[in-house]
Amino acid sequence: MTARQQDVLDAALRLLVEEGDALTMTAVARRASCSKETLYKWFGDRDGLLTATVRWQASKVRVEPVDRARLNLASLTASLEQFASNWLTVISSETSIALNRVAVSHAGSGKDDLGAIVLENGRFEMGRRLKPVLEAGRDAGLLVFDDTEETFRIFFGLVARDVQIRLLLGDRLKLTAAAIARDSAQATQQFLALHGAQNRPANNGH
Amino acid sequence: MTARQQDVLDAALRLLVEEGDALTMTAVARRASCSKETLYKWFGDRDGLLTATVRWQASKVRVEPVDRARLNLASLTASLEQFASNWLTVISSETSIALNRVAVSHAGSGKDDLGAIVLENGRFEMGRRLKPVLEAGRDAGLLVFDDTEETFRIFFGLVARDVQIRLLLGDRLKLTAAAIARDSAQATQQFLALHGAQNRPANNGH
DNA sequence: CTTGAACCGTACCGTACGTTACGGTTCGGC
DNA sequence: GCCGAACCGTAACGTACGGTACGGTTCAAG
Repeated sequence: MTARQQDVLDAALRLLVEEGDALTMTAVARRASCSKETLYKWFGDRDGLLTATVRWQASKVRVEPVDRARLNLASLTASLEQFASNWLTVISSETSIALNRVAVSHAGSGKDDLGAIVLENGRFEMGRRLKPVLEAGRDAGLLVFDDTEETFRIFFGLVARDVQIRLLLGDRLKLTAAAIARDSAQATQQFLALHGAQNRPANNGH
Repeated sequence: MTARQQDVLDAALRLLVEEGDALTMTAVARRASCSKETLYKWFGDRDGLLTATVRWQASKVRVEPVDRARLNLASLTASLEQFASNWLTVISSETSIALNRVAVSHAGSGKDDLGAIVLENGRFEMGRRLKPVLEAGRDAGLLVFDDTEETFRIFFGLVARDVQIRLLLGDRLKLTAAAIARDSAQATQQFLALHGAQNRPANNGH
Protein backbone atom coordinates (compact mmCIF):
# COMPACT_ATOMS: atom_id res chain seq x y z
CA MET A 1 0.00 0.00 0.00
CA THR A 2 1.93 2.98 -1.31
CA ALA A 3 1.28 6.56 -0.33
CA ARG A 4 -0.16 7.19 -3.77
CA GLN A 5 -2.65 4.38 -3.30
CA GLN A 6 -3.63 5.81 0.05
CA ASP A 7 -4.25 9.15 -1.60
CA VAL A 8 -6.51 7.44 -4.10
CA LEU A 9 -8.42 5.72 -1.30
CA ASP A 10 -8.76 9.02 0.53
CA ALA A 11 -10.27 10.52 -2.59
CA ALA A 12 -12.62 7.55 -2.87
CA LEU A 13 -13.54 8.01 0.78
CA ARG A 14 -14.39 11.66 0.34
CA LEU A 15 -16.43 10.83 -2.72
CA LEU A 16 -18.20 8.08 -0.83
CA VAL A 17 -19.24 10.58 1.80
CA GLU A 18 -20.50 12.98 -0.84
CA GLU A 19 -22.15 10.62 -3.28
CA GLY A 20 -22.81 7.49 -1.30
CA ASP A 21 -22.96 4.20 -3.16
CA ALA A 22 -23.67 6.14 -6.35
CA LEU A 23 -20.00 6.95 -6.81
CA THR A 24 -18.63 5.92 -10.18
CA MET A 25 -15.20 4.69 -11.11
CA THR A 26 -14.88 7.66 -13.44
CA ALA A 27 -15.55 10.07 -10.61
CA VAL A 28 -12.98 8.39 -8.37
CA ALA A 29 -10.38 8.46 -11.12
CA ARG A 30 -11.04 12.13 -11.79
CA ARG A 31 -11.05 13.09 -8.11
CA ALA A 32 -7.85 11.18 -7.47
CA SER A 33 -6.23 12.38 -10.69
CA CYS A 34 -5.48 8.86 -11.74
CA SER A 35 -6.59 6.72 -14.63
CA LYS A 36 -9.32 4.14 -14.48
CA GLU A 37 -6.81 1.61 -15.75
CA THR A 38 -4.80 2.17 -12.60
CA LEU A 39 -7.86 1.76 -10.42
CA TYR A 40 -8.60 -1.60 -11.98
CA LYS A 41 -4.98 -2.64 -11.84
CA TRP A 42 -4.70 -1.84 -8.16
CA PHE A 43 -8.10 -2.87 -6.85
CA GLY A 44 -9.44 -5.37 -9.35
CA ASP A 45 -12.95 -4.06 -9.72
CA ARG A 46 -15.45 -1.71 -8.14
CA ASP A 47 -16.08 -3.94 -5.15
CA GLY A 48 -12.35 -4.24 -4.61
CA LEU A 49 -12.05 -0.48 -4.54
CA LEU A 50 -14.88 -0.14 -2.04
CA THR A 51 -13.46 -2.89 0.13
CA ALA A 52 -10.02 -1.31 0.11
CA THR A 53 -11.57 2.05 0.94
CA VAL A 54 -13.44 0.65 3.94
CA ARG A 55 -10.35 -1.16 5.18
CA TRP A 56 -8.29 1.97 4.72
CA GLN A 57 -10.67 4.01 6.82
CA ALA A 58 -10.74 1.30 9.47
CA SER A 59 -6.95 1.24 9.60
CA LYS A 60 -6.92 4.98 10.26
CA VAL A 61 -9.00 4.70 13.42
CA ARG A 62 -6.64 4.06 16.24
CA VAL A 63 -7.48 4.53 19.90
CA GLU A 64 -5.18 4.24 22.85
CA PRO A 65 -6.02 1.29 25.10
CA VAL A 66 -7.24 1.88 28.61
CA ASP A 67 -4.82 1.09 31.37
CA ARG A 68 -6.00 -1.35 34.00
CA ALA A 69 -3.69 -0.09 36.71
CA ARG A 70 -4.96 1.88 39.73
CA LEU A 71 -8.59 1.29 38.94
CA ASN A 72 -11.09 2.95 41.18
CA LEU A 73 -14.66 4.10 40.71
CA ALA A 74 -13.58 7.50 39.43
CA SER A 75 -11.16 6.16 36.84
CA LEU A 76 -13.59 3.45 35.75
CA THR A 77 -16.32 6.04 35.32
CA ALA A 78 -13.96 8.22 33.33
CA SER A 79 -12.98 5.31 31.10
CA LEU A 80 -16.56 4.40 30.41
CA GLU A 81 -17.53 7.98 29.72
CA GLN A 82 -14.61 8.46 27.40
CA PHE A 83 -15.42 5.27 25.58
CA ALA A 84 -19.04 6.30 25.17
CA SER A 85 -18.06 9.75 24.02
CA ASN A 86 -15.65 8.38 21.43
CA TRP A 87 -18.19 5.92 20.17
CA LEU A 88 -20.94 8.52 19.81
CA THR A 89 -18.55 10.87 18.07
CA VAL A 90 -17.55 8.19 15.59
CA ILE A 91 -21.01 6.91 14.68
CA SER A 92 -22.33 10.42 14.20
CA SER A 93 -19.53 11.41 11.83
CA GLU A 94 -20.26 11.84 8.16
CA THR A 95 -17.64 9.25 7.29
CA SER A 96 -19.07 6.58 9.54
CA ILE A 97 -22.59 7.22 8.32
CA ALA A 98 -21.55 6.97 4.68
CA LEU A 99 -19.52 3.82 5.26
CA ASN A 100 -22.25 2.12 7.22
CA ARG A 101 -24.79 3.03 4.56
CA VAL A 102 -22.84 1.46 1.75
CA ALA A 103 -22.02 -1.55 3.91
CA VAL A 104 -25.69 -2.05 4.77
CA SER A 105 -26.61 -1.80 1.11
CA HIS A 106 -24.05 -4.38 0.10
CA ALA A 107 -24.96 -6.70 2.94
CA GLY A 108 -28.26 -7.17 1.14
CA SER A 109 -26.99 -8.81 -2.03
CA GLY A 110 -23.88 -10.63 -0.87
CA LYS A 111 -21.46 -9.68 -3.63
CA ASP A 112 -18.76 -8.73 -1.16
CA ASP A 113 -18.28 -8.71 2.60
CA LEU A 114 -18.45 -4.99 3.25
CA GLY A 115 -21.00 -5.57 5.98
CA ALA A 116 -18.76 -8.06 7.74
CA ILE A 117 -15.79 -5.72 7.51
CA VAL A 118 -17.66 -2.78 8.97
CA LEU A 119 -19.11 -5.02 11.65
CA GLU A 120 -15.69 -6.33 12.52
CA ASN A 121 -14.07 -2.90 12.71
CA GLY A 122 -17.06 -1.23 14.30
CA ARG A 123 -19.33 -3.01 16.71
CA PHE A 124 -17.07 -6.02 17.38
CA GLU A 125 -13.89 -4.00 17.69
CA MET A 126 -15.63 -1.81 20.25
CA GLY A 127 -16.50 -4.92 22.20
CA ARG A 128 -12.93 -6.17 22.19
CA ARG A 129 -11.78 -2.77 23.29
CA LEU A 130 -14.13 -2.27 26.21
CA LYS A 131 -14.27 -5.79 27.58
CA PRO A 132 -10.89 -5.55 29.35
CA VAL A 133 -12.14 -2.42 31.08
CA LEU A 134 -15.31 -4.15 32.21
CA GLU A 135 -13.43 -7.18 33.48
CA ALA A 136 -10.87 -5.02 35.22
CA GLY A 137 -13.76 -3.26 36.90
CA ARG A 138 -15.14 -6.57 38.00
CA ASP A 139 -11.75 -7.76 39.24
CA ALA A 140 -11.47 -4.55 41.24
CA GLY A 141 -14.84 -5.22 42.81
CA LEU A 142 -16.43 -2.19 41.14
CA LEU A 143 -18.73 -4.04 38.75
CA VAL A 144 -20.94 -7.07 39.11
CA PHE A 145 -21.86 -9.19 36.10
CA ASP A 146 -21.57 -12.68 34.72
CA ASP A 147 -21.29 -12.54 30.94
CA THR A 148 -18.89 -9.92 29.60
CA GLU A 149 -20.37 -9.97 26.11
CA GLU A 150 -23.92 -9.49 27.37
CA THR A 151 -22.79 -6.75 29.70
CA PHE A 152 -21.07 -4.93 26.90
CA ARG A 153 -24.23 -5.12 24.83
CA ILE A 154 -26.14 -3.45 27.65
CA PHE A 155 -23.65 -0.62 27.80
CA PHE A 156 -23.77 -0.40 24.02
CA GLY A 157 -27.55 -0.03 24.12
CA LEU A 158 -27.47 2.60 26.82
CA VAL A 159 -24.95 4.64 24.86
CA ALA A 160 -26.17 4.31 21.29
CA ARG A 161 -29.92 3.97 21.85
CA ASP A 162 -31.61 5.07 18.60
CA VAL A 163 -28.79 7.29 17.38
CA GLN A 164 -27.27 5.10 14.70
CA ILE A 165 -30.44 3.87 13.03
CA ARG A 166 -31.84 7.39 12.96
CA LEU A 167 -28.70 8.80 11.40
CA LEU A 168 -28.51 5.99 8.86
CA LEU A 169 -32.12 6.60 7.88
CA GLY A 170 -31.36 10.26 7.28
CA ASP A 171 -32.73 11.84 10.44
CA ARG A 172 -31.23 15.26 11.01
CA LEU A 173 -29.87 14.53 14.46
CA LYS A 174 -27.42 17.13 15.70
CA LEU A 175 -25.01 15.64 18.22
CA THR A 176 -23.13 18.56 19.70
CA ALA A 177 -20.09 18.00 21.83
CA ALA A 178 -22.13 19.06 24.83
CA ALA A 179 -24.90 16.60 24.03
CA ILE A 180 -22.39 13.79 23.56
CA ALA A 181 -20.74 14.58 26.88
CA ARG A 182 -24.08 14.68 28.66
CA ASP A 183 -25.36 11.48 27.06
CA SER A 184 -22.10 9.66 27.74
CA ALA A 185 -22.21 10.62 31.40
CA GLN A 186 -25.84 9.63 31.65
CA ALA A 187 -25.31 6.27 29.98
CA THR A 188 -22.37 5.57 32.26
CA GLN A 189 -24.38 6.40 35.36
CA GLN A 190 -27.21 4.20 34.19
CA PHE A 191 -24.78 1.39 33.49
CA LEU A 192 -23.29 1.76 36.95
CA ALA A 193 -26.76 1.77 38.43
CA LEU A 194 -27.36 -1.59 36.79
CA HIS A 195 -23.98 -3.21 37.25
CA GLY A 196 -22.13 -1.14 39.83
CA ALA A 197 -21.14 -3.08 42.93
CA GLN A 198 -22.26 -0.54 45.47
CA ASN A 199 -25.79 -0.19 44.23
CA ARG A 200 -27.41 -3.57 43.74
CA PRO A 201 -24.95 -6.40 44.27
CA ALA A 202 -27.15 -9.23 43.02
CA ASN A 203 -30.03 -7.87 40.97
CA ASN A 204 -29.12 -7.51 37.35
CA GLY A 205 -32.38 -8.60 35.84
CA HIS A 206 -31.14 -12.05 34.88
CA MET B 1 -55.53 1.20 -3.91
CA THR B 2 -57.24 -1.77 -5.47
CA ALA B 3 -56.72 -5.37 -4.43
CA ARG B 4 -54.80 -5.96 -7.63
CA GLN B 5 -52.44 -3.14 -6.82
CA GLN B 6 -51.91 -4.58 -3.36
CA ASP B 7 -51.06 -7.91 -4.93
CA VAL B 8 -48.48 -6.18 -7.07
CA LEU B 9 -46.99 -4.47 -4.02
CA ASP B 10 -46.89 -7.77 -2.17
CA ALA B 11 -44.95 -9.24 -5.07
CA ALA B 12 -42.60 -6.26 -4.99
CA LEU B 13 -42.20 -6.74 -1.26
CA ARG B 14 -41.28 -10.38 -1.59
CA LEU B 15 -38.83 -9.51 -4.34
CA LEU B 16 -37.37 -6.76 -2.19
CA VAL B 17 -36.69 -9.29 0.55
CA GLU B 18 -35.05 -11.65 -1.93
CA GLU B 19 -33.10 -9.25 -4.09
CA GLY B 20 -32.76 -6.12 -2.02
CA ASP B 21 -32.36 -2.84 -3.82
CA ALA B 22 -31.21 -4.75 -6.89
CA LEU B 23 -34.76 -5.57 -7.86
CA THR B 24 -35.66 -4.52 -11.37
CA MET B 25 -38.94 -3.31 -12.75
CA THR B 26 -38.92 -6.23 -15.14
CA ALA B 27 -38.61 -8.68 -12.27
CA VAL B 28 -41.47 -7.06 -10.38
CA ALA B 29 -43.65 -7.14 -13.48
CA ARG B 30 -42.87 -10.78 -14.08
CA ARG B 31 -43.38 -11.78 -10.44
CA ALA B 32 -46.64 -9.88 -10.24
CA SER B 33 -47.79 -11.09 -13.66
CA CYS B 34 -48.40 -7.57 -14.80
CA SER B 35 -46.90 -5.41 -17.50
CA LYS B 36 -44.25 -2.80 -16.92
CA GLU B 37 -46.54 -0.30 -18.53
CA THR B 38 -49.02 -0.88 -15.71
CA LEU B 39 -46.30 -0.45 -13.11
CA TYR B 40 -45.36 2.93 -14.54
CA LYS B 41 -48.98 3.93 -14.92
CA TRP B 42 -49.76 3.11 -11.30
CA PHE B 43 -46.59 4.13 -9.53
CA GLY B 44 -44.96 6.67 -11.81
CA ASP B 45 -41.40 5.41 -11.67
CA ARG B 46 -39.14 3.06 -9.77
CA ASP B 47 -38.95 5.29 -6.70
CA GLY B 48 -42.73 5.55 -6.69
CA LEU B 49 -43.00 1.79 -6.67
CA LEU B 50 -40.55 1.44 -3.81
CA THR B 51 -42.27 4.18 -1.84
CA ALA B 52 -45.66 2.57 -2.37
CA THR B 53 -44.22 -0.79 -1.33
CA VAL B 54 -42.80 0.61 1.90
CA ARG B 55 -46.05 2.40 2.69
CA TRP B 56 -48.01 -0.73 1.94
CA GLN B 57 -45.93 -2.79 4.34
CA ALA B 58 -46.24 -0.08 6.99
CA SER B 59 -50.00 -0.05 6.59
CA LYS B 60 -50.11 -3.79 7.23
CA VAL B 61 -48.49 -3.51 10.64
CA ARG B 62 -51.22 -2.88 13.10
CA VAL B 63 -50.90 -3.35 16.84
CA GLU B 64 -53.60 -3.05 19.45
CA PRO B 65 -53.09 -0.10 21.78
CA VAL B 66 -52.36 -0.71 25.42
CA ASP B 67 -55.16 0.09 27.83
CA ARG B 68 -54.36 2.51 30.59
CA ALA B 69 -57.05 1.24 32.96
CA ARG B 70 -56.22 -0.73 36.15
CA LEU B 71 -52.50 -0.15 35.85
CA ASN B 72 -50.32 -1.82 38.42
CA LEU B 73 -46.73 -2.96 38.42
CA ALA B 74 -47.61 -6.35 36.99
CA SER B 75 -49.65 -5.01 34.09
CA LEU B 76 -47.09 -2.29 33.37
CA THR B 77 -44.34 -4.88 33.31
CA ALA B 78 -46.39 -7.06 31.03
CA SER B 79 -47.05 -4.14 28.67
CA LEU B 80 -43.39 -3.23 28.50
CA GLU B 81 -42.35 -6.80 27.94
CA GLN B 82 -44.92 -7.28 25.23
CA PHE B 83 -43.86 -4.08 23.55
CA ALA B 84 -40.22 -5.10 23.65
CA SER B 85 -41.02 -8.55 22.37
CA ASN B 86 -43.04 -7.18 19.47
CA TRP B 87 -40.35 -4.72 18.59
CA LEU B 88 -37.59 -7.31 18.61
CA THR B 89 -39.71 -9.65 16.53
CA VAL B 90 -40.36 -6.96 13.95
CA ILE B 91 -36.81 -5.68 13.54
CA SER B 92 -35.44 -9.20 13.24
CA SER B 93 -37.87 -10.17 10.49
CA GLU B 94 -36.61 -10.58 6.96
CA THR B 95 -39.08 -7.99 5.74
CA SER B 96 -38.00 -5.33 8.18
CA ILE B 97 -34.35 -5.95 7.46
CA ALA B 98 -34.85 -5.68 3.72
CA LEU B 99 -36.97 -2.54 4.01
CA ASN B 100 -34.53 -0.85 6.36
CA ARG B 101 -31.65 -1.75 4.08
CA VAL B 102 -33.18 -0.15 1.03
CA ALA B 103 -34.31 2.84 3.09
CA VAL B 104 -30.80 3.33 4.43
CA SER B 105 -29.38 3.12 0.93
CA HIS B 106 -31.77 5.70 -0.40
CA ALA B 107 -31.27 8.00 2.56
CA GLY B 108 -27.75 8.47 1.24
CA SER B 109 -28.57 10.13 -2.06
CA GLY B 110 -31.80 11.97 -1.35
CA LYS B 111 -33.81 11.02 -4.41
CA ASP B 112 -36.82 10.06 -2.36
CA ASP B 113 -37.82 10.00 1.29
CA LEU B 114 -37.75 6.28 1.94
CA GLY B 115 -35.62 6.84 5.00
CA ALA B 116 -38.07 9.32 6.43
CA ILE B 117 -40.98 6.98 5.77
CA VAL B 118 -39.33 4.03 7.47
CA LEU B 119 -38.26 6.26 10.33
CA GLU B 120 -41.78 7.57 10.72
CA ASN B 121 -43.41 4.14 10.66
CA GLY B 122 -40.65 2.46 12.67
CA ARG B 123 -38.76 4.24 15.37
CA PHE B 124 -41.08 7.25 15.72
CA GLU B 125 -44.28 5.22 15.57
CA MET B 126 -42.89 3.03 18.35
CA GLY B 127 -42.32 6.13 20.41
CA ARG B 128 -45.85 7.39 19.91
CA ARG B 129 -47.14 3.95 20.81
CA LEU B 130 -45.22 3.45 24.03
CA LYS B 131 -45.27 6.97 25.42
CA PRO B 132 -48.87 6.72 26.69
CA VAL B 133 -47.88 3.59 28.58
CA LEU B 134 -44.91 5.31 30.15
CA GLU B 135 -46.94 8.33 31.14
CA ALA B 136 -49.72 6.17 32.51
CA GLY B 137 -47.10 4.40 34.56
CA ARG B 138 -45.87 7.70 35.86
CA ASP B 139 -49.40 8.90 36.62
CA ALA B 140 -49.97 5.69 38.54
CA GLY B 141 -46.83 6.34 40.57
CA LEU B 142 -45.04 3.33 39.13
CA LEU B 143 -42.43 5.17 37.09
CA VAL B 144 -40.28 8.20 37.78
CA PHE B 145 -38.97 10.33 34.94
CA ASP B 146 -39.04 13.82 33.52
CA ASP B 147 -38.81 13.70 29.75
CA THR B 148 -40.99 11.09 28.08
CA GLU B 149 -39.03 11.16 24.83
CA GLU B 150 -35.70 10.67 26.57
CA THR B 151 -37.14 7.93 28.71
CA PHE B 152 -38.46 6.12 25.68
CA ARG B 153 -35.04 6.31 24.08
CA ILE B 154 -33.53 4.63 27.13
CA PHE B 155 -36.02 1.80 26.92
CA PHE B 156 -35.37 1.59 23.19
CA GLY B 157 -31.66 1.23 23.83
CA LEU B 158 -32.11 -1.42 26.48
CA VAL B 159 -34.33 -3.45 24.18
CA ALA B 160 -32.63 -3.11 20.82
CA ARG B 161 -28.99 -2.75 21.89
CA ASP B 162 -26.85 -3.85 18.92
CA VAL B 163 -29.47 -6.06 17.30
CA GLN B 164 -30.63 -3.86 14.45
CA ILE B 165 -27.25 -2.62 13.24
CA ARG B 166 -25.84 -6.15 13.35
CA LEU B 167 -28.73 -7.55 11.36
CA LEU B 168 -28.57 -4.72 8.83
CA LEU B 169 -24.86 -5.34 8.36
CA GLY B 170 -25.52 -8.99 7.64
CA ASP B 171 -24.61 -10.59 10.95
CA ARG B 172 -26.18 -14.01 11.31
CA LEU B 173 -28.01 -13.30 14.53
CA LYS B 174 -30.59 -15.91 15.42
CA LEU B 175 -33.34 -14.43 17.57
CA THR B 176 -35.41 -17.36 18.75
CA ALA B 177 -38.72 -16.81 20.46
CA ALA B 178 -37.12 -17.87 23.71
CA ALA B 179 -34.27 -15.40 23.31
CA ILE B 180 -36.68 -12.60 22.50
CA ALA B 181 -38.78 -13.40 25.57
CA ARG B 182 -35.72 -13.50 27.79
CA ASP B 183 -34.23 -10.28 26.39
CA SER B 184 -37.56 -8.48 26.62
CA ALA B 185 -37.96 -9.46 30.26
CA GLN B 186 -34.38 -8.46 31.01
CA ALA B 187 -34.69 -5.09 29.28
CA THR B 188 -37.92 -4.40 31.14
CA GLN B 189 -36.36 -5.25 34.49
CA GLN B 190 -33.39 -3.02 33.73
CA PHE B 191 -35.70 -0.22 32.72
CA LEU B 192 -37.67 -0.60 35.93
CA ALA B 193 -34.43 -0.62 37.90
CA LEU B 194 -33.61 2.76 36.36
CA HIS B 195 -37.03 4.37 36.33
CA GLY B 196 -39.23 2.28 38.63
CA ALA B 197 -40.64 4.22 41.55
CA GLN B 198 -39.92 1.63 44.20
CA ASN B 199 -36.22 1.33 43.49
CA ARG B 200 -34.57 4.71 43.25
CA PRO B 201 -37.04 7.55 43.37
CA ALA B 202 -34.69 10.38 42.43
CA ASN B 203 -31.58 9.00 40.79
CA ASN B 204 -32.02 8.69 37.07
CA GLY B 205 -28.56 9.72 36.06
CA HIS B 206 -29.63 13.20 34.98
C1' DC C 1 -72.30 -7.72 -30.99
C1' DT C 2 -69.79 -3.55 -30.58
C1' DT C 3 -66.94 -0.65 -28.26
C1' DG C 4 -63.59 1.06 -25.43
C1' DA C 5 -60.99 1.03 -21.30
C1' DA C 6 -57.68 -1.51 -18.76
C1' DC C 7 -54.18 -4.52 -18.89
C1' DC C 8 -50.70 -8.20 -20.46
C1' DG C 9 -46.53 -9.49 -22.86
C1' DT C 10 -42.80 -8.14 -25.40
C1' DA C 11 -40.00 -5.63 -28.26
C1' DC C 12 -37.55 -1.50 -28.36
C1' DC C 13 -34.87 2.86 -27.12
C1' DG C 14 -31.58 5.70 -24.56
C1' DT C 15 -28.37 6.07 -21.24
C1' DA C 16 -25.32 5.39 -17.55
C1' DC C 17 -21.67 2.96 -15.98
C1' DG C 18 -18.36 -0.93 -15.37
C1' DT C 19 -14.63 -2.49 -17.84
C1' DT C 20 -11.08 -2.56 -21.46
C1' DA C 21 -7.88 -0.62 -24.86
C1' DC C 22 -4.52 2.54 -26.34
C1' DG C 23 -1.62 6.47 -27.31
C1' DG C 24 1.15 9.78 -24.82
C1' DT C 25 3.99 11.17 -20.72
C1' DT C 26 6.91 10.73 -16.70
C1' DC C 27 10.73 8.81 -14.44
C1' DG C 28 14.12 5.76 -12.43
C1' DG C 29 17.98 2.60 -13.92
C1' DC C 30 21.96 1.96 -16.81
C1' DG D 1 20.59 9.61 -23.94
C1' DC D 2 17.93 5.19 -24.07
C1' DC D 3 14.66 1.80 -22.31
C1' DG D 4 10.99 -0.07 -20.06
C1' DA D 5 7.73 0.12 -16.42
C1' DA D 6 4.17 2.64 -14.41
C1' DC D 7 0.77 5.76 -15.00
C1' DC D 8 -2.40 9.47 -17.01
C1' DG D 9 -6.23 10.84 -19.94
C1' DT D 10 -9.59 9.57 -22.96
C1' DA D 11 -12.01 7.03 -26.15
C1' DA D 12 -14.47 2.96 -26.96
C1' DC D 13 -17.17 -1.37 -25.87
C1' DG D 14 -20.81 -4.19 -23.79
C1' DT D 15 -24.46 -4.60 -20.99
C1' DA D 16 -28.03 -3.97 -17.79
C1' DC D 17 -31.86 -1.58 -16.76
C1' DG D 18 -35.23 2.36 -16.51
C1' DG D 19 -38.62 3.89 -19.27
C1' DT D 20 -41.76 3.80 -23.65
C1' DA D 21 -44.45 1.96 -27.53
C1' DC D 22 -47.51 -1.18 -29.41
C1' DG D 23 -50.16 -5.12 -30.75
C1' DG D 24 -53.18 -8.53 -28.64
C1' DT D 25 -56.55 -9.98 -24.99
C1' DT D 26 -60.06 -9.63 -21.50
C1' DC D 27 -64.20 -7.86 -19.91
C1' DA D 28 -67.83 -4.96 -18.59
C1' DA D 29 -71.28 -1.57 -20.38
C1' DG D 30 -74.79 -0.55 -23.54
